Amino acid sequence: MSELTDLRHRETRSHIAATAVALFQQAGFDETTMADVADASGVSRRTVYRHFPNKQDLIFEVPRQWHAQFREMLAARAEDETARDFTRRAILDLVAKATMENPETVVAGYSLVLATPSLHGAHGRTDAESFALYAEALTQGLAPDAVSPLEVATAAGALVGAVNALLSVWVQVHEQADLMEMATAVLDQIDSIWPDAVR
Amino acid sequence: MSELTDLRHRETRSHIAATAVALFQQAGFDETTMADVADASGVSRRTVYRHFPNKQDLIFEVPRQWHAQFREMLAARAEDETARDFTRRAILDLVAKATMENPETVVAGYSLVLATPSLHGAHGRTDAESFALYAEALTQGLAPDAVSPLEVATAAGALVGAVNALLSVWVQVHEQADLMEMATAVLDQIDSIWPDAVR
DNA sequence: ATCCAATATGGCACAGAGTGCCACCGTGTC
DNA sequence: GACACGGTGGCACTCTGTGCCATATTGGAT
Repeated sequence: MSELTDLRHRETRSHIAATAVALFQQAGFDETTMADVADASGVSRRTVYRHFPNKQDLIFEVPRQWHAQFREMLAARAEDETARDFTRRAILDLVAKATMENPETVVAGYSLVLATPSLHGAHGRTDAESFALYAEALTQGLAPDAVSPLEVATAAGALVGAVNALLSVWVQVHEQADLMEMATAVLDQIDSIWPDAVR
Repeated sequence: MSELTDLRHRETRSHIAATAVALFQQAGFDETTMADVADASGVSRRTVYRHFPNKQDLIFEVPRQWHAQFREMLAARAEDETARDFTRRAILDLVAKATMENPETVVAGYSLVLATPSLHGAHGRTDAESFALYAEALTQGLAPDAVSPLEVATAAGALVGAVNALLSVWVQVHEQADLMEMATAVLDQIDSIWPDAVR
């Protein structure tokens, strides 16, 4: 019951999400209603809400995956790797995966978010999640007073902003530019934000 | 008609905003309906929507003021002041004003935003506005190819994240800490993000 | 094969956000 | 006093999001 049903559950979920994103790209996010998504997906409106708590979350699957993978990597982090090295490695890793697997999906989704004011909100929630993850990575395994909360918050916040900047520039020039190269450049530019305790 | 009526308009507007914030702090943002706000303000629900496009904007007056003042300062910026110096000065200036004039309002408002998930969205929109302003300050008066878009975006994004971090830490410790001191520390920590062309 | 329990789904009704439309009213103008 | 105009109130409507209950499907137990 938890093998097959769970598989179906995830299939239904991704089917709805894919249908929704296609509709959003075609007619616009605000112009597409949840009833439209339900009809096009062949399910009821109520079922859509069972898989996704709200309309915005239909197009935030990618960052959700990133967060999940980042969390996994954080749990498997080696003792002797500093927070700064780990975070750099994790971000470059996730960026590399995105480039190889489904760059078009990422570009299309992020472009839609940037072009739709009513989605900036949900984007803000994603940022808050990223911020919390980075802050956790920064303080993991450290004594509570090894680094000041303000330093941690500043580094984590700057990192969130820098990654957002990277993506927003990339989706505009992704035909001509190499994402990995850009990611490295961004991380180098902000490298001095890391407190000494995590280097 | 445009002297007195305009004054009344702004009075009504600020009256509604003040009433709304008080209700939100007392009963919570999600628990307070627009009908509640309208009743407590002595106007109709329709009128509230004439002054504020949506519920969220009722509590984002402070960042709106900051953006307006930043824009003014940017327009009056001296030729020989670098973007980095200007931005530091502008941020410290706005922080100083907030500390002197109405720190309680800022703390209360920002705490409410942080504690209310349904407001993180509108916060994201504020971030997008900040990002655009910082990016404009960075490129103002520069030749188009003097600095790469990625460098500008990274610096602006990191700045947005750092200022958010500053505020979020401050509202938690504002009894014991000096905001100006913290702001200076944050700006110093991220000082190396500025591209050479704007220093 | 049959029954049972768990779960996914559909349908319905409802509260609240946000909007378009029209009527009303107070204020300044001629 | 007639008139135009902008702010306001009221009404009706769409859409989001949720609670509740009935139904169907599936996996497991006897």
